[in-house]
Amino acid sequence: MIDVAREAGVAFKTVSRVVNGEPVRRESLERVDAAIAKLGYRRNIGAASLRSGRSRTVGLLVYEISESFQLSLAQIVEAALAEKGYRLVVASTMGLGEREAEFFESFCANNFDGLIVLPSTVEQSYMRPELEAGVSIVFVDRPPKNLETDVVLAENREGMRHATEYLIAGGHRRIGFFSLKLDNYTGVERHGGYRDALDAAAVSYDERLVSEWPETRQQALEALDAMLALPSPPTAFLSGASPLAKRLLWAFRQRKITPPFVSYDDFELADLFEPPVTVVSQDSRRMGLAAVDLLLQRMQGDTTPPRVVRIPTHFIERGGSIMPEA
Amino acid sequence: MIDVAREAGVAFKTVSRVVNGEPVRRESLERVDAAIAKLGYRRNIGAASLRSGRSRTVGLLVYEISESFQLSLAQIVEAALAEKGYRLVVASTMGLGEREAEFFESFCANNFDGLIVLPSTVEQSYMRPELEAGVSIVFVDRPPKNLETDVVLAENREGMRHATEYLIAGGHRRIGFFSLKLDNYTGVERHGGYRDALDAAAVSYDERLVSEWPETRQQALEALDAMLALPSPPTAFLSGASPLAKRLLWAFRQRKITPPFVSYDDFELADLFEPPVTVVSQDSRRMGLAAVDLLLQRMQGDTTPPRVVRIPTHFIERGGSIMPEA
DNA sequence: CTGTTAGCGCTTTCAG
DNA sequence: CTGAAAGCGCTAACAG
Repeated sequence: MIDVAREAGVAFKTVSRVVNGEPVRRESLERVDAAIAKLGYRRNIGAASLRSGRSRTVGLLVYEISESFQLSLAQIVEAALAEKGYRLVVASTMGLGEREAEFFESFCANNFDGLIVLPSTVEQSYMRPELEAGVSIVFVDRPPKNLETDVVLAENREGMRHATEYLIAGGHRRIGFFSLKLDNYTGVERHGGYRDALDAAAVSYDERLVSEWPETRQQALEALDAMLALPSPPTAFLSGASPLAKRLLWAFRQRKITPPFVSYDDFELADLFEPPVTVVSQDSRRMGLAAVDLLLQRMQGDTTPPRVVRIPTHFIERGGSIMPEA
Repeated sequence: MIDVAREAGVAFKTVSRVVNGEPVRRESLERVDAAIAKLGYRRNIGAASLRSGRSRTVGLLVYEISESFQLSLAQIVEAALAEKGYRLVVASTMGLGEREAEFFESFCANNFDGLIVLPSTVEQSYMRPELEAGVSIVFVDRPPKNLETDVVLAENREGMRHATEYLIAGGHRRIGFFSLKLDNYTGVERHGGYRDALDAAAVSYDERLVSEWPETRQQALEALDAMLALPSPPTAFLSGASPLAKRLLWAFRQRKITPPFVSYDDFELADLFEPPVTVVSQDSRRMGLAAVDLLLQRMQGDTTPPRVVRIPTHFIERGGSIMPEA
């Protein structure tokens, strides 16, 4: 920067002003721009943020970037922040809860201005010191545990209830439910929606029809077999999340069946299966924009109490019979 | 750091040594550790890198993180670097070539120690100043244009030739090829492999059987229809990359056909189609490890001439008839 | 609008 | 093994 200043014949502070788009005399600006171009100068963001305390960078912490919803959210958040002049750095814990804290540390050590978190199922009280020290944090998808922050949620319960009602309307009374783990918000809510719909239709809840998070294709198949071996087996199936849907589609295929099936979460190629997969889709656009909106407000010093924003889901009916197979 | 030093009763330089794992007296170490824990001190990485010039951070620039190969590569690279004490920051241009330079700027401004690039199809001479200034850069998937760096490549040509030979062995003489754009390395190589196999089997090359990068499902369908309307239509199909495979599978479905089909690039759920999709799979593990290996050598000051590493592909036969339908 | 001075938090260098 | 001093590249605060 000193070199540029010398080249342009101005003080190095003037160079700083030019680089930051602050007002300078027209002539200085041109001279500085020319010097920058000539010397191939590039501003060191690290040094700038060291001094100013701000980095114009936001972190996004997701637990599985390969899930269609989370990837889409990341893209939307990135675009929305770019528009406001912020960079986004994305980190994915790949389902390993213990990495969440690790990334959080790393984000803090890089003094990011804000953080958007899609939490895995661990608790987040370790974030409290930073939160109280003024770091802006917004949660998405699931609320924090042992922490108070803004949070953007999908209408998990409504969405799952709607999916269940759809199958019930098709005449099903025995509906197998492949659930997320019930130790976290989304798992509990979606399971709750399933149960709500059963209750409303006076269909009795049978826990033998619920499989909690089979972790592999093989486990999903075993759970499916167990349900099919019941005296009164399910005639339709629900999945609580896209990874489950993929395992279950594999299991259906092993058994050469194509029962009526609806999944929470859309996923790529869901429409290309035979029959295509009807889904409850989360609105990643609205959720992402809401999260950015809340975050920017906090970063601008808003200290009102934490808010909860709920975004409705969309039911995407892709055809395929919903009638029992006979 | 000064606070910690005061708390521990040592010079603040000693704290720095502890934080960096440099040798200190046992007693000092314990006192400093205790003070760090008590004060909740966290080292500011930005400041450290400002002074030292190193950031222990590597950037990974991909063009489409949602592609199975690139995501897998990112995970492998991250793990391999983590083992050596480096962080990885991933940026995806989402297929927008112009964003490549933008991210590169951003990486430089954050003085990263190294960079792994999966280039989109633009040219990279803009990286030359940094490369010559000693920034370590390794290319993966495609070689740089107008630049000399280490590069890790898959055996694109061999892989595509093998896939083509497989269909020829099934008796096919008319094979529709959905190709990447021919303005880039992978596009040209894979097309070359297709052509090599045809030539070796004395099958004439017909450019009406080649569709260059239909960008949407609809365009893929139009290209498919055009081929099917030929006097001598194709009896089998090849895709040069997974996005093409997905569009083409949709098009097959529209026309209610399931012709013999092989795609370059594996993708999630490829095995769940009916029939399952046979693929040429790139070895993301070996390619990722090779890239990290080359990069670390460069970062340690290796200035030998740039190297090219080629990694074989795997042919994953998933069944489904390869015989002509009639 | 421009320049000067101080200092962000850390590592480097070099002297003890 | 430890400490003091200098300074990485930049912006804040203020004076001109």
